[in-house]
Amino acid sequence: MHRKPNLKDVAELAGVSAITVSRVLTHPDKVAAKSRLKVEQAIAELGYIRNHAASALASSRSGVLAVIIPSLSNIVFNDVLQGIYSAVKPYQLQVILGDCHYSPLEEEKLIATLLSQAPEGLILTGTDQTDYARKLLQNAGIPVVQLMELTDQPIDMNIGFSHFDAGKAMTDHLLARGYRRIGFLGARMDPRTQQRLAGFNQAVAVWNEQQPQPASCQPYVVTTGQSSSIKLGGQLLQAVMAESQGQCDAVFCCNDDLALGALFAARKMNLRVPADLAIAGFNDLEASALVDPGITSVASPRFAMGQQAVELLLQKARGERCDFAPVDVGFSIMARGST
Amino acid sequence: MHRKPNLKDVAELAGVSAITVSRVLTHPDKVAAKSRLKVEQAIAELGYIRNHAASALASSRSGVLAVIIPSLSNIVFNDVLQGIYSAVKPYQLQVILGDCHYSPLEEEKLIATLLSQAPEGLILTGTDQTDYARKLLQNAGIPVVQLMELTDQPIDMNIGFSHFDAGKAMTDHLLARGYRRIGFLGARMDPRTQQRLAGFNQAVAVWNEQQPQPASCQPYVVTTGQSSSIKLGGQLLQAVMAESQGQCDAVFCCNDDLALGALFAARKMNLRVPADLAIAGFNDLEASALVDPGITSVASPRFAMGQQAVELLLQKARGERCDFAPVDVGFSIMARGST
DNA sequence: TTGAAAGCGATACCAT
DNA sequence: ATGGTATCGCTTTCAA
Repeated sequence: MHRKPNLKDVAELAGVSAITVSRVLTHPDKVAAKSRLKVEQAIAELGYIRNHAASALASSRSGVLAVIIPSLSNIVFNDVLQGIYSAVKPYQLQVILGDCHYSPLEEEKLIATLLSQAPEGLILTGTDQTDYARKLLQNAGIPVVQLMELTDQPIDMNIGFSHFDAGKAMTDHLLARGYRRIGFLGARMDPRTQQRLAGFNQAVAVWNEQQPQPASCQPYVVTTGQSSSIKLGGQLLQAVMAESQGQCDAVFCCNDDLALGALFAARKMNLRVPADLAIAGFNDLEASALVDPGITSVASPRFAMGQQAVELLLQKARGERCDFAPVDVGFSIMARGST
Repeated sequence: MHRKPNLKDVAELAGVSAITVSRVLTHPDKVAAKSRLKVEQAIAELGYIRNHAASALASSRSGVLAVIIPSLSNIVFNDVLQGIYSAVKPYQLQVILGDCHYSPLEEEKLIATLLSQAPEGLILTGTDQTDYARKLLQNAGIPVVQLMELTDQPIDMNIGFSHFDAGKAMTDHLLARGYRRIGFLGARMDPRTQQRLAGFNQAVAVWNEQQPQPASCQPYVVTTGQSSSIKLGGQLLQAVMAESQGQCDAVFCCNDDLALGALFAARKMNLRVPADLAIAGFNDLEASALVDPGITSVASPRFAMGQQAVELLLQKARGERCDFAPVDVGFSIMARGST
């Protein structure tokens, strides 16, 4: 049994120098067709695979893109990831992925770990990094994208939309539909969920300021730190019904999982949707459009956000541009039967 | 602006040699407390981060685990991934993830790419790798796990369950419940789905052989190469109803997405479930237990499979064991209201 | 178009 | 417990 072949082995077999083999691997067009052919044959014959560590060390280009998401189990980040992977495909880039479980501290550790791979760029979710993490990133001198939400003080680049505005818009939608005893069902309560809740509160406050007394809106907020699930949606619906003594006529769920759970539970409680209870969600999952009634939800271009993050990152890494204003990708209210 | 600090810089600042710094990073207990402290201070002061490429090159340990899944969008693989990530956590390992889009050829390319990182192990989904991919893996000399399904000729290690048996078991369940005009709804038709279909066909064949004429079962198979979705489940239900001229009294969907779609569509078609139509699925997603009626499905320990894959891989990499028989993790039929 | 030599930054091995 | 030195495999730089 022989050791793994290296560049030199290939070079010897092909009768050229090591550097020529290297060139065949990276700039095939800078090598004479004849040499290239010999090299390619030698590579195939030996089953040669280039040593990435050595290559990265010598070239100080790692070919790695680091990505940190808050949760592997939340489909939302899956969509973003797919966008990232699809955008990365044409380039010679490996994605290394970290899951920080919604914890800024875990995220900080992950950043330190991932930076040791000298990634060419880093994509983060959200904007609530620790101070130390921000410092690490600034020192790292690589392009960084904060994804999903917008901030006034981005570390570097920023792509997302306003969860506050989206929460407000959905609440306005419910108010416009005539609902006046609106529950907010929140789980996990990560920063984006909190923004949605803030938007909800703001919408209700503005409404109550502008409307005469009899039209005023009564909000019921039920939140939990537990991670979101369909089942939890049903439980939160029961909680809000208890808290409102059955008066609640609409619920704005901080995501579609909860909304689906609320819908299923409402059926079991013999509540007609939307006659007795309106249900709104967030994220516009496939199921939301297909249940009966369809669940009104907030859609955002998650796949595209992932793609764009990669594109911007690479543009910056190549030095093509450096003036990157925050990108607001917007959102839209998908009004359906549930409201 | 100065270049990134390296080991030597830290060593000089701490007044020790480079190798001592290296030891602090890898075997802190093999260094005198006094030196260690100085080194740790120097590291913090410089914001030093170890260069992974150099480390990997010198030690020929990459600290990388490669994983290939057929699809990022299928929650099923998400569960597996979570298992993998959770198991990897205590070790100093980075996961690099590839998505081969259910294509053995893409998988082959990915394997070649990922092998260049000299991963310490590789986790694959399924057992239908190309010949060349198998050769690559054999030459690579690293532990490999084929996950999700079982095979007689594993490349190396194998963890999964029999999709044939599961498909057969579910069909037997439907037969036992008295359904005799059973549709099979299949999408994507990847190898595991095909196994489930084979199990279905076998169950029906055995039944028809053993039962007297009047009790015989009429199967209706409707499949498509399209990727699975909830919406498609509804379309396939319509297709099987057309094909069976409305005679179909049960459908076995190759996964729960289709089953949910079939359920939603059945409602819109005014079919009562299970009185008019029974619906069975596969994978036991959360929603399946919570819709009304609950969808009968096949559960398997996906998270645990991911975990176990990592554990076995590491055991083998450390040379602790080498006699790894295929691991059958089994499955179970979750009988619910839909059947 | 090709090659020779000099690193890249860390670790293994062998001394001390 | 600590350090000197060779080395990992590739790419950069410069020269031919």
